[in-house]
Amino acid sequence: MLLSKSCVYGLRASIYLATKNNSEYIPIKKMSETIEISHHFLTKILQQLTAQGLLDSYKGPNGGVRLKKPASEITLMDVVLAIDGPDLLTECALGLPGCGHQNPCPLHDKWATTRDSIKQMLESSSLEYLVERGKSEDLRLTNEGGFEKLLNG
Amino acid sequence: MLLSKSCVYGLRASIYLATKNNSEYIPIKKMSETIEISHHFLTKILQQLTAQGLLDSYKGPNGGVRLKKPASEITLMDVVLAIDGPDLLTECALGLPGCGHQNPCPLHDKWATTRDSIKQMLESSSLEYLVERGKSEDLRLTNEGGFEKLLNG
DNA sequence: CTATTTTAGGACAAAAGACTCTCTAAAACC
DNA sequence: GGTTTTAGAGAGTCTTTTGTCCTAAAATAG
Repeated sequence: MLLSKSCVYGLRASIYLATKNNSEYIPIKKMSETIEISHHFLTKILQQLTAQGLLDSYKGPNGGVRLKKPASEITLMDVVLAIDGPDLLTECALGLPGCGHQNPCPLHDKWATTRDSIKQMLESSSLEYLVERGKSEDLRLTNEGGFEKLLNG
Repeated sequence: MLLSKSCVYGLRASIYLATKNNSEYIPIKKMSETIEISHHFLTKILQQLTAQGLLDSYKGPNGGVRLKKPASEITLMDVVLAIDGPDLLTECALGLPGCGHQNPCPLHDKWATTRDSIKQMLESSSLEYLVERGKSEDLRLTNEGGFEKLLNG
């Protein structure tokens, strides 16, 4: 798998938050039910995003989490780096330490091209873009049901 | 990580075998020492490749494994599919079941493009190509030492 | 037939990832 | 102050991946 499950959950949660008005905090419990991820596990993942400065959190009644920046300024790359770290974008495809321009493995050049393509995808996709696409084409973030589920839930 | 460790080990072993004359069997023990992978673990991985028809194996003295087809006819894709299976090339980037053209997630189109790039890299890289590149530019398959290590070892 | 070399196969151990549960701390409301 | 609602943090469990070890089976050589 390209991304860990934690990372995928973090992405789905971030997209969900991007559908919301950024002025109110969304309780993780409610969010976990809407996007169908275990409450406690999602809490742990979002703690990482909060620690990395992607989310604001607030305790107590009417508390929860929200995006710290506008959805247009957060990309998938930000979330992936916060959860899975940079390994995907730096490691050698054959797992060799120090593989690089000076000391490459046979796959190095081709892999560098592919990696750029992955990088490009992650950097060019803002949360805002994904929400716009989700809204206009009724895409989905859950096993069943379309995008309106997120907007209402 | 894009590929599992088992898969990466399988790739390195396959490239190593492609440097050899395909008429003789190479003992896994010797190979494991040259490419620096645990003997028993590598044995398990190569058993999968043998079971999938990519390798021939032979027991007893002067036994070992060898490529079943010419190195020009085996691609990285063959090895990846044999070990990691097709998930990388079929699964939704957000982990949603049944994500496809009819029922996509917001990331579906962009991910499809990236996935094609990965597919392209794996399918267009034959073992022969990698060995040629390795020989001509002294690339490496191990932590230390260049390609001649494989040719001699 | 016996000893040796090699793959095949299964049981087992260690580490990492995924997930659960419980308790604490902060904030709000009464 | 006491109760409720929420995130934070830690311990603990389950599963998958990674890796080790031991025995069996096949082939060869004497």
